[in-house]
Amino acid sequence: MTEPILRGDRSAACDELFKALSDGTRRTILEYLVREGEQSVHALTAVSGVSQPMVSRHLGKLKRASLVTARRSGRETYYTARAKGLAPIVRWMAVYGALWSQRFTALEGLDAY
Amino acid sequence: MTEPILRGDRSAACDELFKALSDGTRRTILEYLVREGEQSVHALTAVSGVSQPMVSRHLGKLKRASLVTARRSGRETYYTARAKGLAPIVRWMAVYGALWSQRFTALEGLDAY
DNA sequence: ATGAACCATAACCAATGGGTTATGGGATAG
DNA sequence: CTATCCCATAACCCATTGGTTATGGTTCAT
Repeated sequence: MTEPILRGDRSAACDELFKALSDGTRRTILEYLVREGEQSVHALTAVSGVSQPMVSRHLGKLKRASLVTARRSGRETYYTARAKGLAPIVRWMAVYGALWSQRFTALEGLDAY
Repeated sequence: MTEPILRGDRSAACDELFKALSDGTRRTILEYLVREGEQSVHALTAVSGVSQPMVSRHLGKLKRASLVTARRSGRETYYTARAKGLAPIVRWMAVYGALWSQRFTALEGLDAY
């Protein structure tokens, strides 16, 4: 097709992150890790509503997106939510939230900015 | 499988949003709309690097995610970025960012919170 | 040494998704 | 009226993905 004149992306990290967060099960797992702290795959399986292999794969994607870290201890693997993981999309939203704010002066009660 | 004991999600809006933002082309289009304001499909096609039907479909998904609005005028359809669209995930990140901040006191220079 | 527990990977399936070209319909220009 | 432009939808292709069950490798307990 036509040339991609606009190349405003350049951020593969955001791709990874948004894709990782776009699945409900994955968000559920991540939220649980954030709230309850480090958990084994076993514990997460009991809580996530899907099979253990699926939990492992979800954790793999979260890890590739730098949203969790893994620590192996004996036969168990403990996963922990990684605070800095959200940074790229926080930054992305800061940039475009700011542009939005500039353009539309009436934000109609959009808080959290 | 086991029962989904943890039901911390309940937010289909975040699903829609994260999924919409997880594609680079879609973010490119959205960023362009944010920066340049209302644009026709024609203009977006010239700039996005993909075919016109694909632009239409991407815009459809952005619209379903409430990230853009459409205004038809004659034979052209003008799309506009919708400021409030990001609100649900801003809120989501505020909640889990806050929990994260509580749990890990050392944020290691994560700004934008 | 055996067996059980925990985890990861493989093999497979149905569904979704990004991409294309082709088509059709409404609005505008000549 | 006809041709053209703009957009959306359809039909199709291939890659990815969420899910499953089956398997294999470690580690722990007995």
